Amino acid sequence: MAGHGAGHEAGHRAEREPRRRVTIADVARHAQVSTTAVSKVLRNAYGASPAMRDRVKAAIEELGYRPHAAARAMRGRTFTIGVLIPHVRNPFFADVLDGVGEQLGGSGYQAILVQGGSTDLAAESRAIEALVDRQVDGILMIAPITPKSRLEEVAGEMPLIVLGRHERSSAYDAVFDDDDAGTELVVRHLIELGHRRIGHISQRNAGRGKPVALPHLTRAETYRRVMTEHGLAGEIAIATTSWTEEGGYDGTRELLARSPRPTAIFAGADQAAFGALSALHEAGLSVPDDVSVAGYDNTRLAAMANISLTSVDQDGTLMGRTAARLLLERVEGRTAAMRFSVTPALVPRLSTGPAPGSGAGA
Amino acid sequence: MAGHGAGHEAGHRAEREPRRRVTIADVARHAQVSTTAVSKVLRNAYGASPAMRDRVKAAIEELGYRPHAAARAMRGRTFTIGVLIPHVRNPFFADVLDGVGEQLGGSGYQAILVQGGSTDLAAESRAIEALVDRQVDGILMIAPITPKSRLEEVAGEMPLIVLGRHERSSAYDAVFDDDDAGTELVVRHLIELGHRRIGHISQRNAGRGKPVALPHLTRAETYRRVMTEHGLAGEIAIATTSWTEEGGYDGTRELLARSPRPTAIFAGADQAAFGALSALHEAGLSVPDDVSVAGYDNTRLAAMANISLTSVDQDGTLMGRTAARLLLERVEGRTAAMRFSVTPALVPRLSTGPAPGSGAGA
DNA sequence: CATCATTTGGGGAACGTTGTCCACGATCCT
DNA sequence: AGGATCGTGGACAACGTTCCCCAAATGATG
Repeated sequence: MAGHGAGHEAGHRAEREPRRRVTIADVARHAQVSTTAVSKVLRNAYGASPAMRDRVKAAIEELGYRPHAAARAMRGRTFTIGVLIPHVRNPFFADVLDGVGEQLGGSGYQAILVQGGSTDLAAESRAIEALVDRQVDGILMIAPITPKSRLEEVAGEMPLIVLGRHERSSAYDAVFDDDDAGTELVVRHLIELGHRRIGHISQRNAGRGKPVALPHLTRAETYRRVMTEHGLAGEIAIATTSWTEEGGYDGTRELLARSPRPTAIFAGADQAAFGALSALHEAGLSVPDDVSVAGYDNTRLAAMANISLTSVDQDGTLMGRTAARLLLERVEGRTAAMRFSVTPALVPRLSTGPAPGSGAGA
Repeated sequence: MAGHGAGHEAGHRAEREPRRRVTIADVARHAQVSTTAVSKVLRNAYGASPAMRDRVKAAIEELGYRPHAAARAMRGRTFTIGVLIPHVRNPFFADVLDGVGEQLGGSGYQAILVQGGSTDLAAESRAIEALVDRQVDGILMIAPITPKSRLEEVAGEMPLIVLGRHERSSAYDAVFDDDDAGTELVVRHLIELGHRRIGHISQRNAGRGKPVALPHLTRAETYRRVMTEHGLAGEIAIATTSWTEEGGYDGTRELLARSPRPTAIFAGADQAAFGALSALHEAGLSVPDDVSVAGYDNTRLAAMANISLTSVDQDGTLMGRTAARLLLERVEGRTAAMRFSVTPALVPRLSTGPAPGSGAGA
């Protein structure tokens, strides 16, 4: 049956697989000019008269020519930028990608994404190599776990922007959230509501060496600092799991096992906060009456009325847009390193309230 | 300051930008063989003695050689497969990608993703072209909105798998969920709980021409059919928005405006169901006592205790794994078209319950 | 020991672009 | 009028692979 159908079609509409692509040479022949001329028109290069430009453009249009990216890669630009993303499951990254898309819109550059695998350093390395081997014009890495030395190596080969890490490097640009400020906002918010036993859910460091400067480090550190500054050093309680629903769930159960249990939980990311809400619900505790919960990232879901999660907004779209802009600048030739930091804002919602038994109230 | 630092480093560690990549020729020189020999070893091709293989492999190791994908693309394989994804925000796609990643794991193939833009046909076309122009070895399209004729054109140029569409084509393979069965499960579930006024949230068709066979069509159609079969043709109420939180929210408000209002809402996707829950909460209605809500996709969040959304599970990971396997088979030479359909299962949770005033109960 | 088959290794022409260099003719300045 | 300058277009050598050939060496067969 399949054989019959296929055979028929093969005979009928010449289904010969290798129907060659239209190349620059075809265009040149059709427009009666040299391939060089066509290339010049394509690149808007110097040395082509308006008359010739029109002729070539017409031929391109007629033949439906599209440049062959792989061939371009052998010489000049690819007009491709590579984006390394830890995992597509995190909705915050979707915001970032929206920003990247916006900025790249009319630029003629195309973004290709590869998944790095969040916590698996080997997988991330392979993903980075894949990008480098594919000769992209520049790379944007979102929260990579790769050591700084390797990042600088990559930056030596092609323009690089790192989003979400705090280290300072002269080899690449950095775009990040002021996690210190953001964390201070949430923790103070909870303290002002009268909470003293405030737990925190953090993330495990990837790899074995010195941990890289990812947001979870800053957030945990600032949490410690603010607690200490308010005389709550003794109440510090950190559950180190992962910033996923499961991680938030497990971390919350770990924190609830303490006695007395915390009256507030600051999850380092909204995704973990969702898991926390679920664990609290399961434990029969009410939010925020028994336990307050705050997240970070202000994802779309946090704003839903039935969730109404207090969170910290860090404008991922702006970060993505900026990162893309910086990368294009680098591709166009800038070499001086730049750093861009967005200022976060607290978005109080219904998941946080006065500590049980405290006088503070809305 | 930047000038000083940069200047210093430049002098110190020879920061000359174009530090050439190691090529096949370098390896050949180092191993004292021809480039042909190296290429043979790389491709496991015939015509190389074990001794030579070892020598070349050692040289590759020593020099840290990695093949240059762009150069490869000019001749043979790229060892890259392209994945078109409507938008990374939908968590169901994350499951699919997990499956793709699993299957591609040790295969030597690398997946690159491009975002199509969900609802914007022009954007999706550009994304597809980007993949074709980059000479990937095969393409996996997830729920594309592009017309079938164009898909067949692409399939003429390279192996293609389409995930999530129901049309039959001899040019490409299809992997999809049995949406008809899944929808029947939910709608019957609601009817068995005593509901009669069951609203449905569907998605707008993209583009102007004949709509393509995407899941929302089947789901809406089956919803209609099952309602009619149970004598509820008069109760059919469809809000056509989009399968996002916002879409679910708007659609629910639209459905609630009817009088009498529905006692159950079947959202065509979990994301829309989340929006529905939010809208109901805002309207002061309780779930499931006043209104039951069911989704589709069984995303991670649906299982969280505080959400507990009844949904239809359609093993996205299996779909992704299968799609990747089929694509590799095609890349390796298979030409006969295949179709693979996964059977969905109902996952009842707390968001659905007996219709108010009905005798049915748990 | 001559002949033929098989194994082993390499030469070199693609693949589709880019960009440097050169030639030609027209225009401009003294 | 003679030289310099400029604007226009093309020839051609890369870029890093693959793979079709062919040559030489080796082994098998009569």
